[in-house]
Amino acid sequence: MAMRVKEVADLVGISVRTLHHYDDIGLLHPDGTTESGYRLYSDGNLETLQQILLFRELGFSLQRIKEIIQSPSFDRKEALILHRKMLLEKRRRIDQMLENVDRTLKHMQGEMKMTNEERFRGFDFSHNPYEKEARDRWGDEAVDTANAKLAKMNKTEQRSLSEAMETIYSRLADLRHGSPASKEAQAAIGEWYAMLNKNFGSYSLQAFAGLGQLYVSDERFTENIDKFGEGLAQFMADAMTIFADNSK
Amino acid sequence: MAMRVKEVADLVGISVRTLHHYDDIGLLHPDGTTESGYRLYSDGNLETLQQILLFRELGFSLQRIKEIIQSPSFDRKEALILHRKMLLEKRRRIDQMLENVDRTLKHMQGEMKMTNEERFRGFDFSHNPYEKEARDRWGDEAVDTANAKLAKMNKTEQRSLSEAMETIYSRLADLRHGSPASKEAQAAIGEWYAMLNKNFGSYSLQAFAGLGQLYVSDERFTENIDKFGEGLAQFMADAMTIFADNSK
DNA sequence: TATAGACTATGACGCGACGTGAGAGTCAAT
DNA sequence: ATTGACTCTCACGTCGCGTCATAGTCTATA
Repeated sequence: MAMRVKEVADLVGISVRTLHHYDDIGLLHPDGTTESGYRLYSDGNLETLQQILLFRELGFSLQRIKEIIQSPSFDRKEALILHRKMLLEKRRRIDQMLENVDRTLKHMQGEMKMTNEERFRGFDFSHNPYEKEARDRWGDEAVDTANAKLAKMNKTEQRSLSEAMETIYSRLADLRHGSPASKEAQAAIGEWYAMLNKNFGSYSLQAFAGLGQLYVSDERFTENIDKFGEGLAQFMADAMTIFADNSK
Repeated sequence: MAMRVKEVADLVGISVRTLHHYDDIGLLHPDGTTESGYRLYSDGNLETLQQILLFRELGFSLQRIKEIIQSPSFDRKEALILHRKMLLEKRRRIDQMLENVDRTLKHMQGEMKMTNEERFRGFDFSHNPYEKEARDRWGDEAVDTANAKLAKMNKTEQRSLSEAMETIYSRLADLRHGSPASKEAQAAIGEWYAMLNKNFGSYSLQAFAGLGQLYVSDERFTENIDKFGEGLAQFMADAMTIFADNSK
């Protein structure tokens, strides 16, 4: 009848420590103890435990569960509906992060493609030398998502995008020995910002500035971008930060 | 040029405490300090901070961010793709919880409808006296979701479901003075389990047992179920626990 | 020039749900 | 009597800060 910790733990698939913890916080006190201090769980304790685990599976906090199981007048249905809202909100936040991640990945893909050695014979966005490697390592889904927008463009759009990017790169490369705060540099960065937003998804100014730092902090990007001119990556990063600060 | 904590904090929209924390954990040490110990952040520090906030927005841990920004050879793109997987996994877990919550809500709705005083003139599942109140309090979406499956049933299906539920309730009510472990009781509970799975979504045995406890721990359910016979809720809860334990 | 007010510093607890030892006692079987 | 499986009670670590508490610094005004 009365079970000890390990029996209970094995029966319901939790750890002994968890039972100790539930005892500590007053969520589930065993009905009895042996003279030597061993916890003894009754059938009633087991039933309460089942309730606890049900709500735990649903994502409730132990505090909430405690309130719920200790009061028969507590409206479980209302609690569930409120809890549901919380879960939806959590999911929304994760979706937000996923969107931002995807945006940044797309941006990186575009960047890599743009600055490859193929650039002097026109960019072919439907072929990416990094892609096979990427597919092998991370599976198709991630790569597909990252490529989705680029892949949907036709040849004409691709060429016009690559030309636009190249134009801005070249302009910035020419300006890179001046100040990143100059009117010309800031204008070019403004176009850069507009171009990214149009083609890769919209960035907050904060994120835009962070992106600039990414150019200089990752040697792969630095290397690629600097093909347009030594020190261009650093120059762009500085200009992007200034742009972000001035635009608000 | 060199900014103090509050200036930086206000500029990028974080708290002073956060800057202290980043200093503490070695994520962002300011380049300088005044003689009295005030932190002084350089432009370079600001740029690093922008990077940090970019990755923080994407949901990276501060530890990961630290690794990332401290090594130019760290592959940010790879990190992003791995991170993306983590986010997807997190979302999957939340979706799982949402499904369980919805299932349980549907079950509660059905329970409430079943055991209302209308039961002697046939159940009308398209009308629920609790529903208006529910809509007022929690908005339409939650209620709609909870009702979705029931609402889609036609009159014939509804009547057959209500009859099935009533039959099982009555059988269990007749058995309630015997043992919840008896063959007859367990058979009836088995049908109950099958019926729930068919009409409200599938439950794990664990969850099924937890559900039984819900009948007795929430006085609304106890009251409603006991309309079929005093003590029926408790009897069902016991029988469901036994059923779950024996079925694995 | 004294004081108020805005800012800065360090230190330390708290949160949530346990995991992971450490050190020590209990119990049944060999 | 020993072994091995089990039990107990501390107590620290996790993660990203929020929130005091206490104390020092700097500037502008009465």
